[in-house]
Amino acid sequence: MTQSYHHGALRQALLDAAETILDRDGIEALTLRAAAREAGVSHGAPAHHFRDITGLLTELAAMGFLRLRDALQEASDETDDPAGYVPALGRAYVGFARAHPGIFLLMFRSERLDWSAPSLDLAGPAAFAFLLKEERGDDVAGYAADMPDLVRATTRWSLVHGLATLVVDGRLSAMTQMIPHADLDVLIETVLAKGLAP
Amino acid sequence: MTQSYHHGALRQALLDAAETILDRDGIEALTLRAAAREAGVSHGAPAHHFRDITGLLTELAAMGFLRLRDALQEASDETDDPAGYVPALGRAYVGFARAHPGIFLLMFRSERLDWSAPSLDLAGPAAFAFLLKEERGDDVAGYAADMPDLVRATTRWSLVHGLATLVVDGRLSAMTQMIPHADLDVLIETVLAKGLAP
DNA sequence: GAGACTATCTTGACGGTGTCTAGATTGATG
DNA sequence: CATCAATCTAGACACCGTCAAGATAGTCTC
Repeated sequence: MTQSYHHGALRQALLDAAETILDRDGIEALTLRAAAREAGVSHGAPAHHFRDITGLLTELAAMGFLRLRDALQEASDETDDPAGYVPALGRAYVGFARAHPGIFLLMFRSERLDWSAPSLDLAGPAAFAFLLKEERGDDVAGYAADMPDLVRATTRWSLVHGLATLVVDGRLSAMTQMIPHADLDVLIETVLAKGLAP
Repeated sequence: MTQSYHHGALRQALLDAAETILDRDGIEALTLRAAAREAGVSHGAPAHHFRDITGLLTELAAMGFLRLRDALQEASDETDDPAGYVPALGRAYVGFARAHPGIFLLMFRSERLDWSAPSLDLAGPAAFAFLLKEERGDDVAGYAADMPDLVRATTRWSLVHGLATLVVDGRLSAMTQMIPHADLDVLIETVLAKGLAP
């Protein structure tokens, strides 16, 4: 807390402030001025660290993709059974979305992101690379995927991403409420276990 | 074209104007004032037909869900082979999203919609009901689904919705561009055919 | 048909937003 | 120590959603 005219680490402070707002007040409340207020600086300060609101959201989304990659990596490391590898990744994916709905929604709000920005262009594919290979331990970097691989990966990704999106948007709980004795957690787990079985 | 003070059918005109903006300029440009401008009325006029911007977007989304239901119904009617029924629905779902990306994205922008509004509360489930039963011809209204049904429906819905979302957001084409000879249309078709096989 | 009523639409205002500019402050460089 | 560039503030602008007050016109009653 330097109280000085120059903040010193405003860029990271703005990202932290933005995430705080995202978690606390939702994606609607996440504005450039709100982030500046949260960080205790004037409304014009962010311009020196992010070109515009898209720049801030893009960096935040890139951060999210790195965390998603870490979550998938962790799930990958903790899985012993090769047959349970893909379902474990799915659980981690959906779990990430449910634990951080704000940043997950932001990560796929493409009209407010700049996918040509280097940080996002690197962080995005890094997270998805996990879905390409079935057996864990294979290094995905430099792996030359063919069409069947791409089909398998896309199928998995679609299932997992669709499930996560529907849950976070509240569409799935709206569905389970129409059916007695339907539990959301059980439904998610069953869909992942059966839908991602080898 | 009455040119009079009273429009006469402003409510529908505003919905049409909103859809025009959505298709032409994207979801970012769709504002209440822009819709009023497009319809040729003052910025305060919409308030008498929609409570607020959420009201307009909710009605527009409800319209989208009705059209999605019609598209699924049409695909259902045109399918002769029972085995190809579910993939046909999937093709219709993804096709709808690709043909009308703006309204599709809006339909699942839950933070700007009011799902407690009667129109949306009716139109939403009406579209999804198609995914509940496998054999076509069954009346889905009043059908008492059990847990295995819900699991099957959710699995299909997740796969199809995830695929549509990833395509519309541009994530999938970013992936195919990294792999030589990968065609987006072929990929989508293959994922649908293999992933939704009975 | 005339008057009253009500729904519809316009206009202006308010606080909020993103972005631009000019100016103040400060750390770093030579 | 002087200069300079980077950082931050403050003010302005156009746009946004929403509210209140007033103008207009269709409708209903007598």
